[in-house]
Amino acid sequence: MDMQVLPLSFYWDMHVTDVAKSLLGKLLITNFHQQLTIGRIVETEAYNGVEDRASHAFGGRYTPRTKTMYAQGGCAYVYLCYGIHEMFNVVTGSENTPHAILIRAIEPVTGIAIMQQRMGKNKADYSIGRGPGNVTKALGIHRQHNGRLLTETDLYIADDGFKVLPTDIVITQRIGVDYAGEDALLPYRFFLKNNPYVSGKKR
DNA sequence: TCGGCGATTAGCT
DNA sequence: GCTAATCGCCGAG
Repeated sequence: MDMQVLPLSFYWDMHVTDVAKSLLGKLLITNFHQQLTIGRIVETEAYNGVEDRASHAFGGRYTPRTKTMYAQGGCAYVYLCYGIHEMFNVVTGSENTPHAILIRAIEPVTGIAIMQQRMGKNKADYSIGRGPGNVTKALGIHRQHNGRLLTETDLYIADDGFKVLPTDIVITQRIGVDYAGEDALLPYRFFLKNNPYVSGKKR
């Protein structure tokens, strides 16, 4: 399998919504403590900078948490949600443009036994990698990885040549952002049609 | 300093 | 469909 690590320019050259779409089918790879786990990205959500009411950086909000969103595209933004779940995001754009993409679901590809163990499950099922909290749990991603560039050897995104046709992609509004008013209706969620690991509503 | 709440999940009704 | 779990963030005072 010929794998190409995505170059940083991948995160710089497109609008955040196009990067979110382009990330579908790519591989999210972690190799912490010689534990190689790979998941194919099957669901993403774009958060469009200071103008997006659903974004943590809306209105230019700059805090210890959101600081990472203002870093250069191609680094990880990991934060704690509801005091329980770690959320993994990919920062995009140039420095000082707080765009980010939430990885909402992966399809396990490699290291499934390890993911299963991290999830505390006896057998593999579709809940491994389904939902943003489960993505980080399965891949062992933690807040300690916040701000890391996604070109490191133990946390990166790669292309293995997997083809995604435009007709394979479903576009909907985002999940769990009702507080964002009209912006909650924006078509910023992308997922692979009929993929069983996709979370939430399927349309 | 304090209190409400969140880009969620699992388990129960 | 409803709710507890659990804690850091952040705006109000």
